[in-house]
Amino acid sequence: MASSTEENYLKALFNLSNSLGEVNLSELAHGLQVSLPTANSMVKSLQKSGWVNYEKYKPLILTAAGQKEAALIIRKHRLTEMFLVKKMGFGWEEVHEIAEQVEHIHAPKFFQRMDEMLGFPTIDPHGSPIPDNQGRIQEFSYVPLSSCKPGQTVQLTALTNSSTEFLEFLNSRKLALGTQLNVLSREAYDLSLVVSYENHPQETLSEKVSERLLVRVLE
Amino acid sequence: MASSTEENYLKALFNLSNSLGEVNLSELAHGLQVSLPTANSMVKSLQKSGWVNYEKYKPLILTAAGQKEAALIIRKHRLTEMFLVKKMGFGWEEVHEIAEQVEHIHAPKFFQRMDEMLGFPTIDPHGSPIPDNQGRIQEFSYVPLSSCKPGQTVQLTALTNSSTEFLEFLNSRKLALGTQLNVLSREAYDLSLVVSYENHPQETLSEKVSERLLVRVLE
DNA sequence: GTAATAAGTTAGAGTATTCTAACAAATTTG
DNA sequence: CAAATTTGTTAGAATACTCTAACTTATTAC
Ligand SMILES: [Mn+2]
Ligand SMILES: [Mn+2]
Ligand SMILES: [Mn+2]
Ligand SMILES: [Mn+2]
Repeated sequence: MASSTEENYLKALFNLSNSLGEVNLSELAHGLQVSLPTANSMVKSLQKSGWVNYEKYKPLILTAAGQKEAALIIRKHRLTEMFLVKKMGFGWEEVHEIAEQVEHIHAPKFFQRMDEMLGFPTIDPHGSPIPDNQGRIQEFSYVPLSSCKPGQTVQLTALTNSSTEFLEFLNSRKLALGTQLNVLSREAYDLSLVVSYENHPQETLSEKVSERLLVRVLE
Repeated sequence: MASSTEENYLKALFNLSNSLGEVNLSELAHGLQVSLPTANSMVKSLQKSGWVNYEKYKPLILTAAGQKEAALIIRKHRLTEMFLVKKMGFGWEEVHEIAEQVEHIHAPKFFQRMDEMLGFPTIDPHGSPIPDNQGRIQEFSYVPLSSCKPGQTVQLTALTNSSTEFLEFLNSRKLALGTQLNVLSREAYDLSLVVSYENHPQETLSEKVSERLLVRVLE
């Protein structure tokens, strides 16, 4: 059984993997806030356990078992976040840190009950998909708001960053998942976008913000 | 901040302490299922952190800080058990193992919300008191059913053992907290008790069982 | 295509937690 | 109270996870 530390490595490998399923050691080390030698030795040990394919100087690749394991931890994380928001009244900006701990609990029934009580949700409070109990993940094809053109109407569906600070920023602008936005114009100089929605006839969003907002284009 | 391991030691010291607040090293080692040298070295390290008073060959005594710390972990454990039973539909025989893990989560708001949602309960699903958020514990003066006399009517209020096996035994006999029992007779040979309650006009409870049932004497 | 830079590896060490083997102190027994 | 037993301690070692320093390989820049 994977330790909490190993589980965090698997999750990081999974989340940092590019479209080819590859990650560099330095990205992994940076993502987990550990030194390069620490990540290096840990990866060797994950290889021994069969979670990772590792060859000197080559990019890291999760094995099929490693991918499934990682997805199941992410499942626990996202179910927990959803439970905290929907059943315990937490704000979406408060739940990540708690879920970061709860995800390591070994108690299948505990997460099964969350799943049932929530009605088997498919996305978490930040719009990310919840892997199913086999570790399969549904892929969505959302686009960043930053890629949208003036005149388009879109619906906010997910985020590529769920830091407390970013979520508090969104709270302050009353931007929630589901909000419909009209793209009014783009400032050529800094690529900021001017949008309108609900009771906000005109709001300017920096590129940094708009590229972290994933939307579905309505028209 | 105490590690999960240290927290488990503090809890064990707290729970195993006699009326003088003392525990032997061997009891501690046995309680935690570790070797004597392991417990010995751990106790020395707990002393360095100020949780335990330790002198060679003397019984172990938790410091005031150690007692409070232990009580606050027990608070998280018991609140969790109550939450699992009352809000998530678990049976009282299923919750201890889960709570054993959840108690180590560092997230004050998480347990505050449980507390609120439960209406600030004072006992857990097994009748044990839930320490308050200052680590203070309400003491009850219950007596073991084994000490009761034929003719007495009592109410089942708590247990001195909450193992899954024992709880499943109680489930099989429809014995729950709150059940009123009439003590009919005691068998002199093996000290078993014959009792009646609800739809059970006659049930024999071994001494092993009756000494683990804590009751309030009604008449 | 070198030279400079970035990325990755090895060596060696430290803390936390655990163990077994050997020994010492304290307690119980007859 | 001396012997037997129980309890507690020390020494030495193993595993998991982490670090810094030193070195090597790979990549990027002229
Ligand atoms: Mn999260
Ligand atoms: Mn985590
Ligand atoms: Mn319990
Ligand atoms: Mn525990």
